[in-house]
Amino acid sequence: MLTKTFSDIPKAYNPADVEDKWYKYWNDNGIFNSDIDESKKPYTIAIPPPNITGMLTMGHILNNTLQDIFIRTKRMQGYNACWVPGTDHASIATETKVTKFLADKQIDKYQIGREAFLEHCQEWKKEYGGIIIQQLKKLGVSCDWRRERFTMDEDYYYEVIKAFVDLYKEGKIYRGYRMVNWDPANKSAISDEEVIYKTVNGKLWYFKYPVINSDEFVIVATTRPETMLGDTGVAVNPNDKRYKHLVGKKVLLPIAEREIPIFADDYVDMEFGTGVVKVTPAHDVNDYEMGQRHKLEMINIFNDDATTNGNVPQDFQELDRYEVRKKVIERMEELGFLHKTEDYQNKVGYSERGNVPIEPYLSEQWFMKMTELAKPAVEVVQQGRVKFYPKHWEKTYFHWMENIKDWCISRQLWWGHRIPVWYHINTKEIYCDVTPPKDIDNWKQDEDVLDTWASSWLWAHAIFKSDKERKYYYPTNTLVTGPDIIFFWVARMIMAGMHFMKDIPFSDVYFTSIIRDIQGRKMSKSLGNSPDPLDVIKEYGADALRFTVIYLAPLGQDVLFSTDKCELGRNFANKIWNAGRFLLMNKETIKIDPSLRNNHKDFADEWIISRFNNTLLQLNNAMNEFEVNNAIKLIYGFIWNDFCDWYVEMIKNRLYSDNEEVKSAVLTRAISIFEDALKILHPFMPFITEELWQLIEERKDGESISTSEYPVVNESLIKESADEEMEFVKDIITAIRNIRGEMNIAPSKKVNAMIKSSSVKDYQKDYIKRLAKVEELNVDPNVQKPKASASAILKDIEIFIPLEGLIDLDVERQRLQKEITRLEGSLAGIEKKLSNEKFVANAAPEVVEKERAKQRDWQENLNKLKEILDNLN
RNA sequence: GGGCUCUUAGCUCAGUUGGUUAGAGCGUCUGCUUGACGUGCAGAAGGUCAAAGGUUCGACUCCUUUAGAGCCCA
Repeated sequence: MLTKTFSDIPKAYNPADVEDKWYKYWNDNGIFNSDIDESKKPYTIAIPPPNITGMLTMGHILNNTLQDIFIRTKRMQGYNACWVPGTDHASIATETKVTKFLADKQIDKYQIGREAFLEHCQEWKKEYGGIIIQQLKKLGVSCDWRRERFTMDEDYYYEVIKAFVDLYKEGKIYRGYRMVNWDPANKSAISDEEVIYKTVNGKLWYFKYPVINSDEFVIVATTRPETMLGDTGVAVNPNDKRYKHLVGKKVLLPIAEREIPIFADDYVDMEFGTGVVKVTPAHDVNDYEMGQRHKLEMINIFNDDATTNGNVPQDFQELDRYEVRKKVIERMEELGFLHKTEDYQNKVGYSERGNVPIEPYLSEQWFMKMTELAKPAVEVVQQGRVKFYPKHWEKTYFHWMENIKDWCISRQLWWGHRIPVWYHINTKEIYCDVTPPKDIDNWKQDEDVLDTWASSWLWAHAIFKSDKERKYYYPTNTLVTGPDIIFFWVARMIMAGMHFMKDIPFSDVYFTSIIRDIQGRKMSKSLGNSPDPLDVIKEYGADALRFTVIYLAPLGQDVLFSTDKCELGRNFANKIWNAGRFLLMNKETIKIDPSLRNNHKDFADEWIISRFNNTLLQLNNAMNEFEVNNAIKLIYGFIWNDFCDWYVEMIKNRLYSDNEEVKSAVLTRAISIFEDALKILHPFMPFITEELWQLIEERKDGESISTSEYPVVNESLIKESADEEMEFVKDIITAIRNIRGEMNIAPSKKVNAMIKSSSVKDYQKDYIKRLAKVEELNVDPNVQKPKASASAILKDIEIFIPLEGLIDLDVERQRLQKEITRLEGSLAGIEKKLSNEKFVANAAPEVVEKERAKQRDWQENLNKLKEILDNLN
């Protein structure tokens, strides 16, 4: 690396100048690569594979920044850090996208057929499927890109099919004619988890059904009038006295002109509507169950696109479900069977992908039995082998696992892993294996593909190609993902891990926050409230964005984000940049000498070293608890407050002295502390830290802060004595600054100060003079307060600032009075406490003594202040 | 209906096992081209910790109830 001089370094940090440069450098030097190395402990993360149709969102930014922080930290700590990237094929999303893409070119999916369509999908994937990966790189993520996987890669495909075959042979996968959630837009079944319930303002229609051989009617209430065409029964509660006499009779279903029975079933809620319900077993889950119990006929009235089929009267055939609804209502009204209509709010299930109301629909599907698979997956979380952060998500997990239902894994789509089942054309025999039957002409393969989650649930192990790799890298360590896919993915991965690998897929799961806009609304395309992260990176830099998102995202709490908040990160980057500039500036005239690093130390040096080690100790704890937000705040505080605000200001005394050896020692030490600070910040803000690390010292080609050694806590350097001494000096400086501020003394104007004390050391005086802008500092236990002066009292010392001609006595009186009032308030509280006999008797003796000491000190200070106020003229 | 989370300064949030003069960032106000940084420095103002009750010598912290916000499941 070329050595830059101070004058080459811009005054303001410009991320655009450095980010791409270092990302390339890291890749060129294989910094992110991981290979089996038995001498090192692996630390592994499997990326939650983004969907190939996806674009980078703020959610990805948070999620991937977190993973990068973990992986970079462990890499520096000497682990064999392996972060495997990849994407998933997103069956429904991609198929929808490609279908539309082709439709725009007047190409019909069904006309060109399965094979040709899949080719188009592959092409589309090549063209657009990698966009999100390219976008992620801008964020600086340190994935081993050689390992990039895709859920439809040949060997991954094989894993998925193999898993199906194994489970089928174990009897855990079966085919059945069941009621599923049908997405009529995609013409496919979807799983329970893909249904989103929305509250809609609808209506409740009351229909009259005439009872056969009677003048009576029963009145049924329904939100879905069109389904009446498929009614095959009418149910009442067995305890409902109003309808007891009707049970066993029949009604004549209007329009369809079908005789259907009236029966009793506990399911019926007597309070709802009229207490009589129409039963449509083929189009409602509850009705389906009642239909099974009472052996009702099942009449399917819909085609796969939710238009009516031949099972309804001629006039009503081949109509969309909502047109039929209208028509049914009209006809019922004409026939005099519409009793009344009410406004009604109800929940309607929508397809997550298709965004249309789902239709409960009877069809032939493949299911996976879940109860047995769930068992070990529950245990490993109970035992703490898999830990959740925040922990409370465990409850949600257990609740779902304990009520788990069989998983509908087949999808009526083409893009995906085709179900490895063949049906014999003549014998109808079923063949299931990873290879097709030999006499393939006699067989027909199942048309369906698998749910995408039935491929990504194998992600944690299927990303590794060989058994050797699996043995080394599996189980992975940390999974970072959103709580919204706790069922879809996390739970199922644990099940897959336990079943196929006989081991957990990861030991820690970090559930990320949800990024919302500044008004607390979820970010969404339709609202247009979702900033494009790439624009943000362009404006503020990737480091600033990373910092800001992490700074704003406490574990388990949503993040309210707006682009301008990135000023937080940008300002911090600029601050670090300028701290670096300051050191580099001095390096031009002062010799760096590592042998002097521990020489000429005073309390300021001991304090900053103590602070660093203490910060690192807390940082390590925070990282162990996955409190990443806390971690960044610790680093931020250390760099900005401790290092920049105090330490850098304090070393100026010595840097501007004329003792060359002291200057060398001080600068060498300051740079070394700064370097350690850069290292602990590096996982959070990789670019700026690399740039500065390379600038502060000449590095060898290929060297990187990313592979430098992470600092280790030295507890013996955490010195309370240095901390206390520093606090003492800081308090004096702050007290004088306070007086200066309140008395409106220009910063450029120096004042004199007198300190009545015997505990201020000579070497402390230089710091007080520089940092509080004091000309002459007189420290003496016998100091007499000059008449026209401002005062401050802290602990056992008194500070006077003579302000002949400058002092405004009213301002000073106000200052003193304010302090007196505050002290009196505090004292009142403490006196109340101490006069309580029970407190003195029950509280721990050291607590009582602490309170007594406080009382003494405060009382003494109060007396002094009152005296000063009395004598102020 | 069941479960989970939240309510602390104008805003966004910290606050470890109950004992602090309740903190930070942003915003606000005052002053400042102090030889790293105005993307900055120094100082200041601002809170009866959602409400009520309980446990305790002592509650922001533990318990109960209430009110409000959000999420998940049915």
